[in-house]
Amino acid sequence: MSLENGILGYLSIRPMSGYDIKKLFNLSAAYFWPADQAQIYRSLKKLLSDGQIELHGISRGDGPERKEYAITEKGQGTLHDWLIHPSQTDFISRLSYIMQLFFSGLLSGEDQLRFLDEQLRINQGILQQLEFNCWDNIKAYTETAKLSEDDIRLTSSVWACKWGMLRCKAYTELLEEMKADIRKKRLM
Amino acid sequence: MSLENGILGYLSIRPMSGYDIKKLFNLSAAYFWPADQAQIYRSLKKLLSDGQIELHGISRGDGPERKEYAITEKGQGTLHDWLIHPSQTDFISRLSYIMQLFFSGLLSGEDQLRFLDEQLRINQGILQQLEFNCWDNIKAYTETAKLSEDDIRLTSSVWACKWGMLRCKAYTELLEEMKADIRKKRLM
DNA sequence: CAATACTATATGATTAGTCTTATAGTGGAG
DNA sequence: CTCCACTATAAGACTAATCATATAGTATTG
Repeated sequence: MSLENGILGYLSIRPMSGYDIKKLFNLSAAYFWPADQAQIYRSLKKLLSDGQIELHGISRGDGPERKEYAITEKGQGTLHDWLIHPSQTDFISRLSYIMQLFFSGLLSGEDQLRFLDEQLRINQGILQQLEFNCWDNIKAYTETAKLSEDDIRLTSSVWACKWGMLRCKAYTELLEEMKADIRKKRLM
Repeated sequence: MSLENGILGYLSIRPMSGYDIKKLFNLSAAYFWPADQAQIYRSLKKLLSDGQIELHGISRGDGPERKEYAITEKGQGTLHDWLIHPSQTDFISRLSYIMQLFFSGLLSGEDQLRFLDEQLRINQGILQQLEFNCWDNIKAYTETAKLSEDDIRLTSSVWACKWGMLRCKAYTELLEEMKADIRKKRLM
């Protein structure tokens, strides 16, 4: 359901094509929602037949055919409902890296330390991606979405990005604590 | 893939049935992996035909038929590989609550404040569940899995639970910051 | 002895997401 | 003029997950 709601979210900024939506997902939402291209087009079809969006126009300005979609009143309603009624189930998401952490005690001491280092490495990489690209991405997002930079709607995307970074930092701390704990236990 | 790996993880503690595995998921992994019962039985079938697990015995001690599965050498190998090679894709998970946060700027000031309060409320609820149940769950998990309480393999589950709580607390702080920011902007 | 709760496994229908491949046009580099 | 990159949409096959429902036994309670 969330992909469809995300699409409605982007379309409520301005009418756009499936291709635009895919680019925006990649630019600004990739770290919390990897959106599949095929899935986007399928969702657009579903939203269209549901009357949540409508065909705004088919253009062909030096390039291939382009279908622009616009959000309808009904779609605005759905989007609004989704935003003001966050549910408990929206909070429970599959975190396979925590599943790995959970079972990492099955490894030997050495292997577990190697595991923690590997998690640290990947986590640091993601943090760097977020730190170096976040603001650039938000700017690119602003341009692609044709928003003014101080547009009120931008601020939440910045906060979401900030959350990504905060979480990475907190996770680094936890992993370091775990490492220290294991080393301490080995000395006893 | 992670559900299968999780099942292998539980089975590497001791042989058990699909029903046991479902209970353990609910007890100790529900907040980072809601496992569907039907999916567990289907995964067991697949793991069996893959030779990752084997039928350890069918018992019927005052109750319905019970199929116990044990992990094979091959399964141990798969589990070990999964644990020592965490991948970048394991880190990217769909977070629909962040998608909502991302788009919450589309709401009016009042509605956005209401949205943030709702997120705070749900997040606090999850934190309480984790705080009040985590240790109890780990103990229940210990008993169900028939582990001694200071078993080395337990510690990772405690850390995973701790991570859940840390994340909730950090998210609460972020949401409060956002609220303060919105109120400040309204006064300007 | 009927209702309810718990243990235990399984299928069927459906939805969401992934991965691959196809098609078709434009523009630039070598 | 061919290869490559980019824009743009879409179908097909498959996997993972969800939701409902069926079946069957035991144990407890009223």
